[in-house]
Amino acid sequence: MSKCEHCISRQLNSMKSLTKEELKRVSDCKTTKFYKKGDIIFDEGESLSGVFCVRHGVAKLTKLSANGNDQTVKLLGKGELLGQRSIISDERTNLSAIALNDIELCFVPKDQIIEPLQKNQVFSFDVLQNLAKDLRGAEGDLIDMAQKSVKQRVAQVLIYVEKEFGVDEKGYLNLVLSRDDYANIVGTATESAIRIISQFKKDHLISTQGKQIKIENLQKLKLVE
Amino acid sequence: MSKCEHCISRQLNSMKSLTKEELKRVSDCKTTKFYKKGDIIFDEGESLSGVFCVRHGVAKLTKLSANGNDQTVKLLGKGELLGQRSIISDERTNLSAIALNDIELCFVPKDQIIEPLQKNQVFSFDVLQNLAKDLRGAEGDLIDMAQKSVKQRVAQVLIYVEKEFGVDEKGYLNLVLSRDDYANIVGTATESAIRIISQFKKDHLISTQGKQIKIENLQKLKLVE
DNA sequence: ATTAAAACATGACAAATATCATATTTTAAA
DNA sequence: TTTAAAATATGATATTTGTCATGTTTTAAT
Repeated sequence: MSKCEHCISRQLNSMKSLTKEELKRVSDCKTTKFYKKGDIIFDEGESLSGVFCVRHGVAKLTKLSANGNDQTVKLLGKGELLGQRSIISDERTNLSAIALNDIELCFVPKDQIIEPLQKNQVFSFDVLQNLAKDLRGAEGDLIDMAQKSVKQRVAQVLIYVEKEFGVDEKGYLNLVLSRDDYANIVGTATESAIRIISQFKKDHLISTQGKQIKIENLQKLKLVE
Repeated sequence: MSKCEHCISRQLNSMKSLTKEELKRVSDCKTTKFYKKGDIIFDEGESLSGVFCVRHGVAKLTKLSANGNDQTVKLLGKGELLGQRSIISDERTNLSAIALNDIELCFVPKDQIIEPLQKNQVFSFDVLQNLAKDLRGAEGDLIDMAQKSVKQRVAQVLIYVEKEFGVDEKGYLNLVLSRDDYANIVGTATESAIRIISQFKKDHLISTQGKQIKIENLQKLKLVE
């Protein structure tokens, strides 16, 4: 079985600040889990017994709103942690985690995180900085949601997906999302997302090949109103 | 001069987890600052040299969006900390803090926070839990912004203000905000906020006396669509 | 290869919200 | 107290976004 060091050496998350012994313990007791596209990793209201670390693939954190819509809060790629916050605040998770494509996760039991958190200053400060960064991001998203048009938000997500998850050799976004996924991220109706993406195609800001999307004009996409 | 213990004894924030010596040091070096309604406590892009703790009054954290609108991210009352995140992540603040009424703040220099953060496990874990809570709150606000109508958000803010800052002997909200303030919080146009609040009056969900607002029917206000 | 289901597309219309204009009221300063 | 400025109110209208209906295309299973 592969060791945590492989992930950690890439400096992917705060676990890099664990001591060698702590890391070995994590590595020894972690389990690897596989999920298929669309699978639920955990569901709102569940009590998590540990933290998941994305080894391969992409997951989303979502919440079902009162009117039955799914709102996606965050996309998580390689090296990012799922369930961190629930473990820290010792509460049930208020979000669901769903696989956006076939995904491989490492599961690390709660104790292996909590103990270093209470004993290893470097680690806990690092986690603190991570949470601070997440908080800044969430506030930024809130402001965008309040101040930008749906069209601007769709453009922004396309740009984000290109930057965060990259493109293949032909320039298509590596992360393939449905129009419905996009709608849930920007907080709009599926039809609106479809219409906007169609318009982007007509305006040659993007091109598509089936479900694949390629950004053709990043500059103009950034200037969408 | 008053001591920190007075604030801390009310268990208002993570500073309660400082050791006696740490707390004494904070208490000794802190300074008290006064701001008048509308004053800028700090501005976007500033580099903060410490953390502010609200002793009396209410402040808001806001960001100026590209289209020139102010978006209010959070209201902060007694015992809450301003600038915490910028100090932790050692970045310039991306938000402005503005006094919503006459306000008294304690200013604690950076070092007095950073040092305990790196040495006192109990304190740093407590701050961690606070940030986790803030993050959950920010995600909740994001979802509300995406999924609820402007009317629902206005109703929600009124309820929040009553709960968080209380009412006077006649039942009027202690925190007096302008319609424009409400608009900035819910992310809408001032006229829309005015219209919605007027409608709430007509529907007897609230009543007003000048700028003062009293919630008359909390149940119905919660059920606004 | 065939076919059913899912995803995508698009028109027509409705609803929510923004914008602009113009009064009226309230607040705070002189 | 008077008065100018700010805040609130409201109508008319434009724009954005959502909803419903109905096709078409794509995907994936048989």
